[in-house]
Amino acid sequence: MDEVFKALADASRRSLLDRLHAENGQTLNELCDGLAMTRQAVTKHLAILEAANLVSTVKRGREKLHYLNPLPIHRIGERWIRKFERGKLQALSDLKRKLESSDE
Amino acid sequence: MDEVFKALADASRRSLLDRLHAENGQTLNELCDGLAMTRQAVTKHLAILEAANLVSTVKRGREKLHYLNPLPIHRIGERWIRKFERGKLQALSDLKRKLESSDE
DNA sequence: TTGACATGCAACCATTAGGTTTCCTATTGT
DNA sequence: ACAATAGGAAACCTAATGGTTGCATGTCAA
Repeated sequence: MDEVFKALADASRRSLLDRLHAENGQTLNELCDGLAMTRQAVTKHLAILEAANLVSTVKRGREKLHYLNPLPIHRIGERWIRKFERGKLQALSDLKRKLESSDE
Repeated sequence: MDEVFKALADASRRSLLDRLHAENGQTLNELCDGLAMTRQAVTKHLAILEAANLVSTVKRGREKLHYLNPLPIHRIGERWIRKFERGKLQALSDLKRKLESSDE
């Protein structure tokens, strides 16, 4: 779980997930396309995503295909984020009492 | 948005949010209780959570009360995580949500 | 008033993270 | 066969992160 949160903490990696969401099964070079960093940097990001089980890979000849695995994200949504949605109304009423001049 | 993801990336900070979720409005010292780090470290974590708008604070005398603000988490759920829920996963999630809301 | 208590601030330290460069290996098309 | 192509590995650099210690400030209670 911690690995997933850490993997999602970086904007470049979230962008890579976005690109895979738009088109699944891309090769490393395809994923590098248009990015302002070297292929090796992208490789590292993808390794982190793979370690967090957010991306799975398949080797096809000399190419490596990357597939999005949405399950860990889904789990975070179900088991962590909704937990805080449940307490939202109560928390807001608590806050409303205390906060009048705070920006949002 | 990036700040929120980064704030959530640390297990200590998620734990602090958990503690605030369990009991809202705790002071700094209360939040430090039982944690294996100095008060100053906790202060820094809380500052990061506050910068990400996940926590709001109110000073009461010499104490500082900390309140959970679940809105940014909710936004991540709505605008980022649901995007990756598709097909069968989406259907299951929808069903689960309906079942959960039926006995509120 | 004065001492104890709750918090703030700043300097410092070690480790990690994101990135680069350079070189290496394996596969493919002609 | 062999050059081009796709990807891997390792060393290295810098900046950010998570933590500490030491001291300062403000507030409460006796």
